[in-house]
Amino acid sequence: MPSTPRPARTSYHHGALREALLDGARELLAEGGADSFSLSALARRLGVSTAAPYRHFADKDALVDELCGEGYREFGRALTQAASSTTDARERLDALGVAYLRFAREHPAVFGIMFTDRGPAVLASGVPTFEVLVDAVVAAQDAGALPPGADPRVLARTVWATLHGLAVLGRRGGFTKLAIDDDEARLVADALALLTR
Amino acid sequence: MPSTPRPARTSYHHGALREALLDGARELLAEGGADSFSLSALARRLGVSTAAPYRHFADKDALVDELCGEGYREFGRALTQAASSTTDARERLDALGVAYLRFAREHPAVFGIMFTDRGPAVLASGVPTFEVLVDAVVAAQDAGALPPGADPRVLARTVWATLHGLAVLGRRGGFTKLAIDDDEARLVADALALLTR
DNA sequence: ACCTGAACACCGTTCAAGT
DNA sequence: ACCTGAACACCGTTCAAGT
Repeated sequence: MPSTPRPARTSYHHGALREALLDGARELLAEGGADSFSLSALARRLGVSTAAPYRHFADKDALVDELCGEGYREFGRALTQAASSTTDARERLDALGVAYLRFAREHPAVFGIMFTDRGPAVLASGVPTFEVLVDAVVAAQDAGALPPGADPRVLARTVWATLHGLAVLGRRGGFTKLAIDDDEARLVADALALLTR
Repeated sequence: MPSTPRPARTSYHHGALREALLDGARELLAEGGADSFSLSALARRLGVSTAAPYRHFADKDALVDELCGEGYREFGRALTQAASSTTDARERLDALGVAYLRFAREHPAVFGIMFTDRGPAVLASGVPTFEVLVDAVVAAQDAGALPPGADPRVLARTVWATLHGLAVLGRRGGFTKLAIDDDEARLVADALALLTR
């Protein structure tokens, strides 16, 4: 569901091919996963030639990188919103954790692409997202829920790693096989209970 | 470097194509990563026709699944060996963590494949690996390093998620951009210091 | 039983040519 | 400036045919 309605293809020129490519790519990604996504299938769906995308993106990786950037921005918004949902510093960590796992569940293909080996440009996009966690850790330290003497970036790294591990391992039923497949809220609560005090 | 020397191709039949395919696949994977690995390139390298692999594997996924299974077995051996390296239950957790991150660093392509969406058969192969962690958690509980009342499987899940997150995020310099890129021992020590007491 | 040769549908990418 | 048509090298996979 594109945010802006695509104008119907009236003539030789598409008119808004760049946006249509990104919209269509998101749809294909959501439908068939990262593997089944091809530039050819995308062009076919949009009714343009297979060479047309190359007027708007240098190659397939450039389009995927753009999708990753969008993903990071939306991920950051979801985390920021979760962080502002409560004034309690300890509860805020839980809210961030649940938002982290929910994003991974609701956008599995984009999440998978965001965290598989992509260029350094994509990695840099992830830093602002991380800062939300650092801020929450500092607040939790002030509230006495995390060791006050420790480097907040080191603490945030550990919290981030834990949440990310839960998201990745839980994504495709990694915990189901172990008969310890709880819902997201409990997954996060159990993990953060061990990390905080 | 295959464990058994490949006999030279003397005639029409290869003789040990199945093993040669697995050895060559490991090599290609280590050289160019998971993306650049193709069955055609593998057949070319071994000097057989592009159809030859299909006498030994149903399709490309079957070969990759086999590689994942081998990866899990070697991963399990590395963790088991690390666990037996010390009698101190608390130190054992650190040893497991370092072994976890080292495996991810030394076998990046196989590690990546093991934990990306593969079939349920591959997922089941990961369970024995997890049991090593559960045993170490129980010992740590007895030693007072982890809450004695908690379900060891839930604790192990959290420890697993944390180590996995560190491995995944740290793999391609995920922490470098945050200026908190420490060595593996410190990464693990900082994280487990927060999890244990 | 194991492998080849040739073919099919599908990729990503390029480039001259069209509008 | 933006898109097409046709081409290239490369995939995964199949199948009749060879040894």
